[in-house]
Amino acid sequence: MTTQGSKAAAARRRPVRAWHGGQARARTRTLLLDAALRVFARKGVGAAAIQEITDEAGVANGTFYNYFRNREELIEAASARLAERFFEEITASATDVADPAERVAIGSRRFVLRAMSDPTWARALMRVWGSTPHLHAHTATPVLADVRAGRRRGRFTVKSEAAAVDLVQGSVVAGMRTVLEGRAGEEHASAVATLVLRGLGVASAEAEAIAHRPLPSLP
Amino acid sequence: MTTQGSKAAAARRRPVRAWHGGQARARTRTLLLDAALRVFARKGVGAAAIQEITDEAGVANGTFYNYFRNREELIEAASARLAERFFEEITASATDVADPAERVAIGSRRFVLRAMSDPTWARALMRVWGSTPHLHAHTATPVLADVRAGRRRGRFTVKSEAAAVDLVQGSVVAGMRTVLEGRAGEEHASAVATLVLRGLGVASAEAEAIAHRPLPSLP
Amino acid sequence: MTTQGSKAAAARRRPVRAWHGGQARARTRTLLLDAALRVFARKGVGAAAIQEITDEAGVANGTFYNYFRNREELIEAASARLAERFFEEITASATDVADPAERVAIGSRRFVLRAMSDPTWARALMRVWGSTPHLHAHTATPVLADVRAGRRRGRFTVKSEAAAVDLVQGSVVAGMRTVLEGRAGEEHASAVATLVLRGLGVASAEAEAIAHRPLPSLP
Amino acid sequence: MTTQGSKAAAARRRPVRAWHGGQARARTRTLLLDAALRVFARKGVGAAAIQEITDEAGVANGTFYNYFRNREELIEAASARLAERFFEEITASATDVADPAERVAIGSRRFVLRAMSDPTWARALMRVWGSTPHLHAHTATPVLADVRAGRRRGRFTVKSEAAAVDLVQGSVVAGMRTVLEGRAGEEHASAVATLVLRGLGVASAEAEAIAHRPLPSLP
DNA sequence: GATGAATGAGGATTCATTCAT
DNA sequence: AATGAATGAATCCTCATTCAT
Repeated sequence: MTTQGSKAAAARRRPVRAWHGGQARARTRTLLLDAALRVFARKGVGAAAIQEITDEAGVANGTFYNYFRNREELIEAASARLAERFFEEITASATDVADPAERVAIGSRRFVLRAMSDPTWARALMRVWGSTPHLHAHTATPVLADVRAGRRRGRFTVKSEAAAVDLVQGSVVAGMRTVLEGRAGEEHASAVATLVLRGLGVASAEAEAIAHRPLPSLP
Repeated sequence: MTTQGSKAAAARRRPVRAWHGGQARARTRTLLLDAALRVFARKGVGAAAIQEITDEAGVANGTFYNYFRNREELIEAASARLAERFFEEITASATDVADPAERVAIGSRRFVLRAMSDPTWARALMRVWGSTPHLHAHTATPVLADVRAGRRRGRFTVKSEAAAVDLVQGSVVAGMRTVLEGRAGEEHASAVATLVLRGLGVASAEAEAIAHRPLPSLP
Repeated sequence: MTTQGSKAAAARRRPVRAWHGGQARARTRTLLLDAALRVFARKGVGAAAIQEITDEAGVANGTFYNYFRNREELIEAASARLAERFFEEITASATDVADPAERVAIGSRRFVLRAMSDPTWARALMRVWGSTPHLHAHTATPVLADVRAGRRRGRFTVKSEAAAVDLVQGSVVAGMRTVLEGRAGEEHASAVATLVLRGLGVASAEAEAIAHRPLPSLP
Repeated sequence: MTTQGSKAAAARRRPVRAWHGGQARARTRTLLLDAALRVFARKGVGAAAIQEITDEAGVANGTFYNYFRNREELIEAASARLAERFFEEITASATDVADPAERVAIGSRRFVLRAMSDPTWARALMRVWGSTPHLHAHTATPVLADVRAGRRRGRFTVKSEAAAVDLVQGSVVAGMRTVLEGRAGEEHASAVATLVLRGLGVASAEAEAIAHRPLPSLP
């Protein structure tokens, strides 16, 4: 309770006034979910013990079962939370940007950059990704939307949508992995985005230009 | 799953002639490693129980500890075995092919196709990949060699080798995943290879041609 | 063996009122330590199985690990508990007795006699003694104090304190062993005490007189 | 095989000529028994694994069962071997010495001194002692003989033979323990012997003189 | 006889889950 | 709601013993 805590948890650690009216309940649940993601990041989903998660959250082990029926339900919920954040991430990344090529570049770069600034989140993402199929639908949806828009507008020339999604997602995840393993240079995010755009059919020079444009500030 | 199952394997264990010269030892070790990969594929690395592995291999649980000090040592060895196979796979894929673009296309397609013909192997690869960093060095090496050759010969125009490797590996793994989840069409392997080649700087028409050329027969 | 047995103990576990303030915790810990000493007495320290100890204590096997990290930690704690009791024993034996010779005689006799009335305790003492060096410091301290006092007052004439402690402790333990093996007569405790006093330098007649004096009642 | 080996084993490690005619058999048996005693000294009797013993002896684990039906039979045999050595020790210690007081002093001193020169043997002795009752009869016999002779000749004045044996054996074992734990000074053997003789009824001055007399050379 | 691979029962340890307070 | 002691099934691992070579 004193040492670690996600940013969200830390922000909320104010005078503990009247938590009632369901706020306390929501708060503890959040505490547990965030703790779970941190432990997943460290140990992997399979090896994360409930005890370790409650310790990380600063509550007693028994408290866990006031919020989740069992281990499985937690994993479900944590994956959902991660996907939700993922979604927000993408959406927030490129509101007000119309060009699908630019949207894809911004999203790709943000993800790779985020692996630098928040490796815990990135590691959790990769681990959950590797062990739950649930996630795929969530993560693929926004990418697919951009791919379709890009084809309609003639920005992208791809025959298979599935292959396009694989190209984007796969390259981005591999880029995150490179970052997490400390093998990435400063420019890695832009370098990956450039290649992805070219793969989708954008000409080299333009791809590079788009991938190096300043990122719009988050809302 | 494809080669042998626990009961079946036990039945097939014919009286082995040459017990000496360490052949029996090597044989049981192989039995265990192959069984481990099958179980990893089914359950994930973290959730694989030793008991299940020994059942799958058709030996007693205690036998395991004649070959590996503990769980961890097995994972190490199994990853190494997988990487070794991976390497052979790639190497065998494109002997006698000089053009790096063609080499990359052949390798990419073979991996995606292999996920169709041997889903167990593919699943093991993805699971081990997700949980052990060791593997990276092995899998990246042959890709990196082709990327470098391609730049030297002017086939590829990439600024960052790391990004190029991420593009190739990431897209291929994502392609395998799509196959494993049953979302891939017949042409998926070629479609992914096409996009990858374009990303590396090969012109669209040529990329597509190369990615659809008949695969050379394996040696 | 004398106090409680597994089934009986379980039956007697009445609803405990004050669960809080760590009392329950302390109680279970004591239950486990006492059970451990009984099992050590029966089987020896090395051959005592955790399962048997928890059965004896009337708790589930898993409960053990809420109190001790592992087998080793238990042995440490059990030795400490035994030493503690040992110490109390000696101290209680001879409060209000000023003469060091008499104090040594009383202590020696009480130990040998206790091996008759509580063979479980004696057997545990001997077994733990034989396998943990820790114990020595605890058991030697009170003896050493009496030896020093005896020298100061001119009751004992010994050149080496270490040898004096060996004489007292060794003879007493051997005496207990003789009792446990059923080879001791009624007078064994006094007979051993007599020889010990003579070894320390007390004249034969006086040694025998002191060793046969009625024991003071315990406080 | 190359590194360790008892003195006996080392001495015999000559050109391995014709071992036949039962000599090879006896030799391997000896190898195993000596190895067992070394392992007992290190780990205690209960925790000694057959595998470790055969490793120590430099033979394959299966070989063990050509010489002993099972673990228990080994312990029996090893105890017997230890007792046999113990006996030889005592006997050799004081052949040609007629005075029982002197015989007891010589035996006591030799044992304590031997704990200095051969701690492995001493540790094995203490550990086997602590866990097998068999040993007692063997070790007590020679002591008892001296005690009886001493009483007949008026050298010792003790009422209980059992107590006298406890005094001698207990003090000597405690003395060995003190040596093994590094708490003994140079003179410890003689200091213990002095107190033991006094306990048996020998006058102080004479006890001290006898306990400091030069030890006869071993035959 | 010697070897060492294989066996499987038994003991140690972990951990999700329950429940009285 | 929160707590944390207790539970016991599941898993890891050890080791005495057997047996084909």
